Amino acid sequence: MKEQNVNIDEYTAIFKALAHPTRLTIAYNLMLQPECNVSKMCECLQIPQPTVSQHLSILKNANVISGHRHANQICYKVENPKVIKILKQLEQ
Amino acid sequence: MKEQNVNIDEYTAIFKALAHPTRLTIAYNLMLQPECNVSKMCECLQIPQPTVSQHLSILKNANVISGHRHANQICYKVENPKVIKILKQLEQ
DNA sequence: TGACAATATTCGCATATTGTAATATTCTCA
DNA sequence: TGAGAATATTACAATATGCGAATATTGTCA
Repeated sequence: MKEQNVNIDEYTAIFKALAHPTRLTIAYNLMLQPECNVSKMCECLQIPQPTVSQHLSILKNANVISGHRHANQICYKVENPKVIKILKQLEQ
Repeated sequence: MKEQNVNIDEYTAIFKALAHPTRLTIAYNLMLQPECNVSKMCECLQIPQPTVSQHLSILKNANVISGHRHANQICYKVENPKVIKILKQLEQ
């Protein structure tokens, strides 16, 4: 009950980032779709842009998502294979 | 980016419960082992009993673990299939 | 360059979480 | 029944988190 080979801190950070309804919604949908920019997320989620940006920042710092600039907008996607494995288990 | 069929709130509660190193350690090990009582957890984790009990309470309320009394001790285990699916993805 | 669109950051406040210490509860068994 | 082992609960201070409002930054294009 103590010595396991998984990186507990790494996964704790991932779960912490996913432990919010808005962030889980964003991450889950980014896993399903190819990618999405910020203003589209704000529109779909009906949440103010600074709030979405804050959540994206938390997700990014936890290495859950990554952002790539296309022209003057930034598209986010889920690239971390560990995160993808987890999100794919969500069901029903 | 909004209408998915997964129960976001249910999974948010699960991730919130797992978003702490002690709780993730407990849950992960309970998934690997058949079950474990509280004092054994305290001993292995080197964490005071009331603190462990509080974490167990949080895990139980989030439906991550369940406890069954054997004589005068309580054995906890992971029974929720959704949680098992998630924990099985942890690697390395 | 300057205006505008897209995104990020900062601040302040309300609320939630964590850990420690003290105490309570529950069960077993002599 | 009463002592003791096992576990749970409560209270409180310290810290972290979430959100709205205001503002800053970055890139595009006329």
